[in-house]
Amino acid sequence: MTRILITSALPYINGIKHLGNLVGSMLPADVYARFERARGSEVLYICATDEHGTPAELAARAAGQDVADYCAEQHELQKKAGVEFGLSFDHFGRSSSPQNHALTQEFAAKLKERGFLAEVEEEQVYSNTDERFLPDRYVEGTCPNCGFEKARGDQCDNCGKLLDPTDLIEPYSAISGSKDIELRKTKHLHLLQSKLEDEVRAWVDAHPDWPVLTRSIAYKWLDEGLRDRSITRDLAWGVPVPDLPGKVFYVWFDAPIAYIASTEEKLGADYRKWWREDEGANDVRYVEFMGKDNVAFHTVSFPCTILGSGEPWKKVDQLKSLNWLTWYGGKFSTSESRGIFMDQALELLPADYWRWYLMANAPESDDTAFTLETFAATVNKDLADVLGNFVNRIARFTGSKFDGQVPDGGEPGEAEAKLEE
RNA sequence: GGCGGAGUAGCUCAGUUGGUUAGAGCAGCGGAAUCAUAAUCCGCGUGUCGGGGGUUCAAGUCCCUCCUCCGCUACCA
Repeated sequence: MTRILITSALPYINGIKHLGNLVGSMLPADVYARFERARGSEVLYICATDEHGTPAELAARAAGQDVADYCAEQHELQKKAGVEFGLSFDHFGRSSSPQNHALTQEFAAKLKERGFLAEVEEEQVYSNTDERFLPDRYVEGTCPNCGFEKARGDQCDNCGKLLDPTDLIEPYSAISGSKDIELRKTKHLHLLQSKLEDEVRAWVDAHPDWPVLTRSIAYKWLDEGLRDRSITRDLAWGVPVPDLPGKVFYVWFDAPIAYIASTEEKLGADYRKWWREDEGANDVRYVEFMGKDNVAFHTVSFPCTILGSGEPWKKVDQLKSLNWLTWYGGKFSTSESRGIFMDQALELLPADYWRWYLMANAPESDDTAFTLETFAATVNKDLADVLGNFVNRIARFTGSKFDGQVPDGGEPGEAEAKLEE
């Protein structure tokens, strides 16, 4: 029997996901999982909440909660929304699990042992008021290029120029608005991706069957040349970095590892039968689903971790990437509350209505418009009229002609034989 | 700016390696049936395939160029 391992991109912890997130990863993964189970494959469908990083800390602060409590609560909400939407996870785990802490540290240790990590001292913006280091985009100020007053430290939203926080005139913390900020030296671990570039490229080259979108994003990064990249952050919430007190691993370093760790949450030591090619996983076909924003991390960054470890971990066989859903000309947005969110959707109508429409109109080759008008028209026509009428007709007919008993099928005739072909 | 994706019917979208008269659903128009829901069933498509140029026996598909929309650009995730 074929074994199919399925993962969908981990939904970030800061709130219930919108329909755009759903249709890009979890829903198609669920449909594929159901399809494979129906045809008799042994399926393991794993997902989890992605809980680390600056936005989680800020969301917790905004909610007036301790970050661990906030994440625990949000995890339950997302899990509940997923179940109510009919998502048939075999396990819905957490990137903050003890299993993921251990595994993430194990990967880092392997990378270090093989010479792919380097300790680098760099300068970063520190906010005395907030008592924390600030990621580039959380530093705001006046753009030196166009004079826009709310330019972010990574890019000016007005003129589009790429910036460093130190370029900004009169910089301040986007979190508190405080101007009491300074540059401080801090040590970080860099993953030497440049050393792994050839190996990653060869691995991508070996998958000509991936969708155009997946391959083009992967090659875009490879062609620009992989750069060494910091995989640690000065945060309190996350997977602690051994030997560097007060630091945690970058959320994008630990999140993909959570696919594996979540399997361990579910199966204990048997997770290795699905994930280690030297322990029985070589017959597993691994399929990932994600929105296009996640592709680079799964085709380049995470493969650096996996390949760099030098160990026979199961790598993705097919990587299905999807575009965005748009909402009346704009995009769905969690931060701006634009669009419809999973919990709101279910308050309006049953899950199957949404599932049907979203999958029938999934954004496979391009961004796809979602409007309530076409949603209503499609549900009325396809489900209520066509399918509803079909069921109603059979039920009534059975009642009036066959005393309420569905008769035996009888022998297939010519028409049925045609169908078989 | 660089790189990538996209532009196909009134609307939303499909169109493997270039190959008959370019398709589907919805909407619209016409008709039928009564086992069925204000339902169902059948029929009806003349579209500069974004513009222009090129390669080819043959281009929606390949090449060049221009226009428009979207995404990414490595410390948001």
